[in-house]
Amino acid sequence: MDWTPGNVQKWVLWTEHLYRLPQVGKTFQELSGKDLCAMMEEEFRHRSPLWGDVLYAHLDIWKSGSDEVWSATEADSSCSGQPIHLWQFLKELLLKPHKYGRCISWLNKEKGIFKIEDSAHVARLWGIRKNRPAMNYDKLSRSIRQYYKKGIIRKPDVSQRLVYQFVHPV
DNA sequence: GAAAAGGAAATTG
DNA sequence: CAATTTCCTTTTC
Repeated sequence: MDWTPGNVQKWVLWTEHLYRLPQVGKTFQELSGKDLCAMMEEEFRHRSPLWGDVLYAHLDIWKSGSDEVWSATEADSSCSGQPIHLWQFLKELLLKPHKYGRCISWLNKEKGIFKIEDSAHVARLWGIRKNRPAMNYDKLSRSIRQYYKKGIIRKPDVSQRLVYQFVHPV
């Protein structure tokens, strides 16, 4: 809440560099910390259709460190809970098609079959949630594969690229 | 050329 | 200690 437009710009550029988000900094100039906190995710998306949600998710992590600001934040699940599991995170994204339908969506919700439309984007979001800037699809997919033996996620009967299936759909 | 599949070792809460 | 994360090699798409 105390950030000057200069602070905000510095934070945005730092995040842009950390997560390799091209061209994000330019679209978030002239904003104070208050402005930034007042912005909902839609506004982030409006300013940067490609990476607005990523930036918002990252800001959300920072907000969670400040109670005063948190109380004014949209009820997003990104800060609660101790160790979020990957399969829970994927279900979270699938729960909000309006926000994440571009990068992950159900092919058959009843059977729990979903497709990762934008692997790089989903990996970035996961990396932000887990504070792992170096996360990528190679590593995220390895983590999904660990679920095979655990019976949490599997490959559908007719294996397709970027398509997985929850073993126990709800 | 990206994605799938795992083994193996390191990391983290 | 479990759940990844990281790294890597071999196949498959």
